[in-house]
Amino acid sequence: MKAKATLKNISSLLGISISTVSRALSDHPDISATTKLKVRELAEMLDYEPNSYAVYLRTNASKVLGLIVEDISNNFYDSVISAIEKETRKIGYSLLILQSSNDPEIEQSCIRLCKYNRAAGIFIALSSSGTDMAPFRKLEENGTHIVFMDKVPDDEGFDKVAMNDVRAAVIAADALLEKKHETIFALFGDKEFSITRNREKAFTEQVSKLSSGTKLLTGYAKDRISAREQTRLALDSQERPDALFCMSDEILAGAIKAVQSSGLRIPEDIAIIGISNGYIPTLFSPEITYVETSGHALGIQAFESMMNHLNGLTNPISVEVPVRLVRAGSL
Amino acid sequence: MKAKATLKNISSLLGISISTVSRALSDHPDISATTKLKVRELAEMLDYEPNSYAVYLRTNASKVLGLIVEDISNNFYDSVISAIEKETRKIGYSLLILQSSNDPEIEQSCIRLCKYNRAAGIFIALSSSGTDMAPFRKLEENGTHIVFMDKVPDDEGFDKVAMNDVRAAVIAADALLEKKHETIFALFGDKEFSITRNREKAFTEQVSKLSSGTKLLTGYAKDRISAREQTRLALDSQERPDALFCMSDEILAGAIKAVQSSGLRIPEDIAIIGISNGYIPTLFSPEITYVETSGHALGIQAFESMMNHLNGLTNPISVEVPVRLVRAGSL
DNA sequence: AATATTTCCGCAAACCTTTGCATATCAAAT
DNA sequence: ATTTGATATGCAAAGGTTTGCGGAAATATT
Repeated sequence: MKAKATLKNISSLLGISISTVSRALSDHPDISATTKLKVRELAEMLDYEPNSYAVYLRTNASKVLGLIVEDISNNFYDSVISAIEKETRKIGYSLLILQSSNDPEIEQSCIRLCKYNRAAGIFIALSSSGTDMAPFRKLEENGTHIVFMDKVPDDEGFDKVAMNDVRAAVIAADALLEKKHETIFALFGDKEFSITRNREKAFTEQVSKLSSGTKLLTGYAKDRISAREQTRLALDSQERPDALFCMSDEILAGAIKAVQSSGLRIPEDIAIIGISNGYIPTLFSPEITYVETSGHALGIQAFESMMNHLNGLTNPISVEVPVRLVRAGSL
Repeated sequence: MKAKATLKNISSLLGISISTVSRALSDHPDISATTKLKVRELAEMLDYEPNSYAVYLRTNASKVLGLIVEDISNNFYDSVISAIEKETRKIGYSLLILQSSNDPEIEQSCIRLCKYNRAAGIFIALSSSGTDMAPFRKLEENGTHIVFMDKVPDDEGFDKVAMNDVRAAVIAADALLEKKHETIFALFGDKEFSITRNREKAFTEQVSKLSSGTKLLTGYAKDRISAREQTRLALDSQERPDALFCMSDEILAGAIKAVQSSGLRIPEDIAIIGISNGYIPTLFSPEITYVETSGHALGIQAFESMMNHLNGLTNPISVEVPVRLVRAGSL
């Protein structure tokens, strides 16, 4: 195992001082052009890499960011992560991606790891709604900036970035009601999450506002299996819905299986609309019309919030990421 | 911004030396029980976290691992990453996840970032097949262990972990030919990748071995769109296939859309089998039978290889991750 | 020719931790 | 009373970097 090149190393080889080498490499005006050249050449030759640990120790400015989500294998968060990773790398920072598995205890250990790495900031999608905010306040006090993503807390005083849930639900209702429908079956996620409540409220209100004659059936599913089962029951029932709204990919994936095995035609027998990042809806034929909540856009926004703070902007900002309708053949 | 607690900090507060504090916290036998207690209590109170950068500088043993894949948003790699992240965190290490975007140049900058962080090891799924191995040899010389995953180089002398491609293709052929089929349409990925060639060779050989009467049509698709188009053509052609083999999720996703819009029934009119991590095949009704190439299993294996090396095992090992048939309703 | 100014470079401290070695205290053994 | 041994603690160096300050040499100014 070869010894790593160091400043000391280079300086003694060149017969100059360590500080001169350091300054030469960082293009300090005090150093002459000729010296800079010599130093740079040798550094190149020896494959010199500054020791980031020593740098941190001296400067106290870490170049690592943390990111905590419940699971990397999630086709919304993966695009959020993908965006943030690219941006982070672009500015020469390192990103620590951690999975909380939706468990507050694991979430804590993820945070500990961020602290251990002296992360300058943490992006986090909260695991559960009733999380204790005290640790996060402490983190901020200690100089670790927090940006909450997607599932954001109600507390003021933090940077937050979330999809515009209300708008998404309204757009979905609008699109669905462009054509007349007798009965809409609207399938939502876990009632515990505020995201569910927001979307349900907005969707319901918009439907009754636009078309008070339309019957609205509502269901809640915690997972794909349950979504499938409830959809099956609805389709078999007396008042078979002729329109289906799914508030998330997970829900959509379950519901559409029920539709497929029912033999009903999309959109002739039943219209479908979802809220999605865009991957799942394109897997089927016809493709499903959806309101796009772009993970990529959310990631970019979150990163921007982080940068703003790291560059000195101090007042916390709450951002809503815009959504848009993507039309396909399911309406 | 509060000042971080340090050993010096604690030591002066307690009126004892830094070394004593350090040893007390690491449970060194030289330190008396009473001192240990006092130190631990204060450390707890002050929220002391050892400064990992200082630790590294002193011990020269970094606790970070790097991982490079083309894209995090990939429903095979995401499960690989998920597994490795959890294992890495379990041993108190930090994982740096980086995306090469299938670009050798970006791949190099990812590697630079790993070097900058003094990663003890790097997991990597190569971006292109004809990659120059020299940088990786150099990395090993400098003490950074490399574990190649999935798309592994031919070179000897490296740790490698890959799916058992040949076996996967053979199992798929076996399962497909349990029932008689007139014409099989087998759709593969980019011919450039050795993974494609391996799977094609194995599949073709097995088909002709088991059932020389069966007609085998072969196609190559670089993406989903192309897979869909080729499948559509095949289904519209004179000799419509009654069986379909898709070598990957991407291919399957495209092909199945063509099948769905053709109106053909699965499996009555056409049987389908794929090779997959398991997510995509369960989205449809009936669910698609597939040979499981588990990203999770691959991740676990890769991590194990890394650990073996970090614990002193030096000779490089090449591991093939086993695959298995998951039966559903598409055959 | 003396002084002022610029240009270039080195000294040394500090960041926080780990660890080999020395030291101090006290009890037990001679 | 002296030595031995064990127990508990401290000293100081090292790891690689950045940076304020001081200083020597070269150049410019009077």
